[in-house]
Amino acid sequence: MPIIQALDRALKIMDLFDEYTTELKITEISARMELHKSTVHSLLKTLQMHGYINQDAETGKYKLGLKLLEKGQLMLQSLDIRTAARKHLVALSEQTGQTTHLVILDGKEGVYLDKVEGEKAAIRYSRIGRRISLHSSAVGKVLAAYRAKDEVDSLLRNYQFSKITDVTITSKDAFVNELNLVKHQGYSIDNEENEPGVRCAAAPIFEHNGSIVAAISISTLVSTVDDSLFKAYIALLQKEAEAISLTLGFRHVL
Amino acid sequence: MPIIQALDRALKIMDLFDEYTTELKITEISARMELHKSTVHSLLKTLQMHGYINQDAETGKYKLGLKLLEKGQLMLQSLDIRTAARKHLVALSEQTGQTTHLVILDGKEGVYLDKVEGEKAAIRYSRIGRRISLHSSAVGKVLAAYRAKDEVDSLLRNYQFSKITDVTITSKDAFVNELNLVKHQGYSIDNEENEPGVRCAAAPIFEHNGSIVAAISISTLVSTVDDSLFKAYIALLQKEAEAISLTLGFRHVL
DNA sequence: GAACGCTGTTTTATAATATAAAACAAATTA
DNA sequence: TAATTTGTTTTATATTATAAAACAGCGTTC
Repeated sequence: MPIIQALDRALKIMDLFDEYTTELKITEISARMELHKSTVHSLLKTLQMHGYINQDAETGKYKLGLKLLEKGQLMLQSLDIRTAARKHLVALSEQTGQTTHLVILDGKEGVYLDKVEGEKAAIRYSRIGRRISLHSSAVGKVLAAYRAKDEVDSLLRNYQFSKITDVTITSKDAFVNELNLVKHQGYSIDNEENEPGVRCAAAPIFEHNGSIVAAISISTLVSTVDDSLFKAYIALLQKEAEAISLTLGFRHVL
Repeated sequence: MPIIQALDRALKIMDLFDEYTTELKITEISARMELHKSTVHSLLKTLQMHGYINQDAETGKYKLGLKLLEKGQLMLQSLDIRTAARKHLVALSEQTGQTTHLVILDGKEGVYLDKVEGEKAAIRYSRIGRRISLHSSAVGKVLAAYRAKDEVDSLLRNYQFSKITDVTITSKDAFVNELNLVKHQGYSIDNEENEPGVRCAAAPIFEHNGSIVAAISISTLVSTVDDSLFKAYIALLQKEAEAISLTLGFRHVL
């Protein structure tokens, strides 16, 4: 695959910014990229011209620009699944007071496409655009479980089962067993496996051809939602997931 | 300002996608960019490698990628004003049932940073990341009105007063008069000037040093909100705007 | 207040890359 | 079935990106 070096470098510069690093100066970027500061300057000025990067007038430091917001939202709106799922996430959140999410698979991770915050459960981890590991989350388990066998094998090749909380699944065998359970019962759960104090359930969304396209979840605080209430929420979740699948043209109800 | 041509071209390719054009094939991009298809191929593959562009496995067409969503949300979360304003927009929307927005100035346009949809007023135009003209919108008028004199002059130099609805302001003099009125009364209104059937009011948000940093607005449907209710909403709007300014360290209440 | 250090920006020679022409394989269309 | 179009790959070379050097400005230290 051909790589355009200058473009590759510019995109890597943009990767230097994260939630803890919101601004950088040229010399810092130059050091991290191991590029001459005049090279970095040229790349930054081109990104700035297009609005992907901004330079603070007072400090001279660079930050991510509004064009990313524009393009990101444009990208989001082009996703039918997000439009189709939105009102169901809102309904489920209002019915239960909990926080609901829509997630898709990208590579070997999930990505949050939507989040509706419930007044009863402020969930900190999830955020639109953020990535979520497959093995530690309900949405991740669902997204993996319903993949074709060869796709699951490919996902698990060299997969890193990092320990996130004390109860995170950390072995491949345990994860495969969990996926079989998910497939059997039609939904998944992560019980504080990704975030202490948070229990989530997720259900699959299928498209017209029967393949999984996304997962929706409901997230609750362990301290406020007991087992029987949680089970009732799962039923509601599955109902909304099915409704979304039907609007996408899915016709097989298992 | 030095421009890196390959980067410039790649970013222009990304600009080819909009709300009506969500996917393109290489030959289409090649034609629009007037570049050889093997040049376009190299640029696309580099963008794809970083996740900014995706190629549909079935059709071979290219689309905007999830990296834009990730970076866009990262950018949004780095904005203090968005964090500071959020709960006030939610409160105002819940109190009134209407749709509320947060907008900042970028160049000669506003950009929506937040939107809270009210159950009583589904507003179609606004969307996070979208741009809004200054002369036709309440938020735009406020963002312009509170700028320093020289900044207003610069904004208006070569400004295009396009007619958007039958009642849009289309002359510079009328707009300047409007900005003076806004400054005088402390809020602005667009009465179907940007979107037929929609009336909005906006109020300024100031930061600690007294300069304007953003505007918040409340949008209503003309058919459901009469004049006296609208006036009551303006008072609530100004109250929330002032509260946000105070949290940002602003100390002068006019 | 002067000197020093660091920063961001500009200029330009040239090493290195991006570009497009040609070719190829695959898919689509007539 | 043949022709056309598409996406991908290879590679010669025209063109650009790169970094060294220099400059201006700002902040810090003495």
